[in-house]
Amino acid sequence: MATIKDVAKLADVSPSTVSRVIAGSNRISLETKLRVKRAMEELNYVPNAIARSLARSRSRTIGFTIAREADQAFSNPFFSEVMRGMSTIAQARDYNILLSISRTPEEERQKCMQLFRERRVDGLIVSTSRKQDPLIDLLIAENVPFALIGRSCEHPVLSVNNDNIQAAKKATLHLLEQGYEKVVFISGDPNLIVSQDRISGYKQALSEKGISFAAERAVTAEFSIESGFNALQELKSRGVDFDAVLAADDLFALGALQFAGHNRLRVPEELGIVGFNDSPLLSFTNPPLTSVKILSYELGMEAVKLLLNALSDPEHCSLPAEHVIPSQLIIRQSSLKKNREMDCT
Amino acid sequence: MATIKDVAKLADVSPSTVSRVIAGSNRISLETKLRVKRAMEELNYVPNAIARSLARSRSRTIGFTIAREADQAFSNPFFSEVMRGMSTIAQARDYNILLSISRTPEEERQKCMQLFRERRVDGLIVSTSRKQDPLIDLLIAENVPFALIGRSCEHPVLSVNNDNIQAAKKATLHLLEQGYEKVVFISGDPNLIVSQDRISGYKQALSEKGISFAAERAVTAEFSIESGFNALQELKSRGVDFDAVLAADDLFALGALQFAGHNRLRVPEELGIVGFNDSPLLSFTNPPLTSVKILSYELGMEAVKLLLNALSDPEHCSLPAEHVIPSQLIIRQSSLKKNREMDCT
DNA sequence: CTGTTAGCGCGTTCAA
DNA sequence: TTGAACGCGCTAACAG
Repeated sequence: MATIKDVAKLADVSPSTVSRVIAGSNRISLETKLRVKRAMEELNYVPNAIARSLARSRSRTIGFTIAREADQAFSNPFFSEVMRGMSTIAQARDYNILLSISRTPEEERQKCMQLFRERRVDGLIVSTSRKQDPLIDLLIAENVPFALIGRSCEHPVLSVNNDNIQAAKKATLHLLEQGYEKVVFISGDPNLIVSQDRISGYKQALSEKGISFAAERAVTAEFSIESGFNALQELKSRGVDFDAVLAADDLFALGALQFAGHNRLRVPEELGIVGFNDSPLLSFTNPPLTSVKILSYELGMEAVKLLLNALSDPEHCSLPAEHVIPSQLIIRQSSLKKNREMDCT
Repeated sequence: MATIKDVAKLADVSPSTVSRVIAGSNRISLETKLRVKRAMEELNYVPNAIARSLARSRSRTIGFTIAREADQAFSNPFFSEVMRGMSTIAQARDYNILLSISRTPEEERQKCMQLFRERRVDGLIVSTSRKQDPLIDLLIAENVPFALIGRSCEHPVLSVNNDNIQAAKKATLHLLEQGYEKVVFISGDPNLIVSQDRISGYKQALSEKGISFAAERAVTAEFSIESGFNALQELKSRGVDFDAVLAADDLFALGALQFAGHNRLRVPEELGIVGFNDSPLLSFTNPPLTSVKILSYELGMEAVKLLLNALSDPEHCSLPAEHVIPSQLIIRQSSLKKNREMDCT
């Protein structure tokens, strides 16, 4: 591998001149610039990124960390899409992405701090969804540049969030406007910010329509089809009456579909169903499921933009702002009591 | 940020002594070792990974590159799982993963070479699936350590592959043994190695059962449900008779399911269906779909193991070997003409 | 416009 | 067992 010295020697200049050519400095004569460039070509020279990082004390790398269990949601397309979005912006700005998947939140915390303190990354994109995650306090305390993705935050930090409140509200209103009158809500882990946001949107929609919220109509399920099914069965056995379900995840929506089949309820006539995430293949259920589509790709792009801007303008700039990416309600048959159009956004 | 010098000063030793403590050298007195450690604690010292990389000419980072279009398969869980597997091993061996998602194969080629020549990564895990991809020749020519994932290779290189041939064969045999007699095959892009392997397994199964292969019974589809549906419609309109479908992807299997619905064929009685990939939510179709499950997590783990072994033992070791990870046939109703057990692996 | 001189923070000889 | 000196490859401040 040729180094900057080799190039310098061949071009008969000093290393710093070569460095200037690399940096595109204009305080250099066209002639020597060309000579240097020819030498670089000839030697097939590529600057050593590690050495540059050391000299400039910046790695031009950002870390992306997630903590996921084996079985859990990591396999859902959300993260894939987020990564694609991140990658798009990172490439364009000549940054790299370091990926770290942890098994537990504690491990993630460790990894985050390690990556930054080792100077391996200039900043982090973090996707924790727990409320008041200690990781966030730690990052703030240690002055680590970072952006949150897929959540809002109590503290004033950079974050990109999807509009869970609005989305849940819109979905609920959609059901009500379709003529359903008793909408129940299946929530995920109530400790997650997303869950709280979604239920809050559900409540807002109810109150907007003059319907009072009943705590018994909102139930919690674990992350599985079965758990969604069971949640509804239990509601039923408790005598709670309902004709529509807003599910905080597509899995629950599928559980609701099973519930309908099990109880011989026609969908959408007797039971309306709306899910969250617009999972692939979802349009293939019978009937096709209405679902809220999160724009994960855009989330990823925006998070990196925010972070890189903050990095390039360390002091002044970027007053910690939460960017909200609107999501789309993909309407399919499962929520169309009035049975109208099929697929509008 | 404290540096090694600060620690040295505080412990009243030379930087090289501190370096030895970090490296865990045993040629050091217990006393000074403790003194140094205390100083590190006190200063909250963490070695600068960039500086180490420069000094040792190794980044302890491996690159993972993929070239995916927006719409395409990247959102399928394969890559998520592969990454989880890679991450597991990388963490354990104290390596990091650099992620690069390109839009085109050319871009991917660029990125691969750049990452390595910049010394940002010590080696690469590459997931190209195109036959005779020029990227591979390039990597070999430039002596880049790398491992292929999800494919075999003409050249003697490190690779981890799932047993597409065996899997397709097993799936076909399963259909035949269920009493289906005319199995057709829906293939993906015939330029991909996976496609060729799967069709080859299909043929092997036929010949093993004394059935001659008819070219007209194997069709190619594009990556969508609709295309799978169309492929079968066309077969039918051409007068090709069949009672079972082996689909090289779950999407095609879903297309087959639509085809059955459209033509009022009962599944599995009148049409047997087996897919590939065991996509999540798949068990929820009606009837639940039989599918080949690829052990992507294991693929990721194995690829990193192979690469890291090769890196740690540059010359000698690792005779380029192809590791094959067996996949599992997840049997559900869609292929059970004899209607027996439901879910065996 | 260009060269010289110092680092960036750590690993690794070579002596002692 | 320890320290001094040098090098990894590049950037940047200071001269000229």
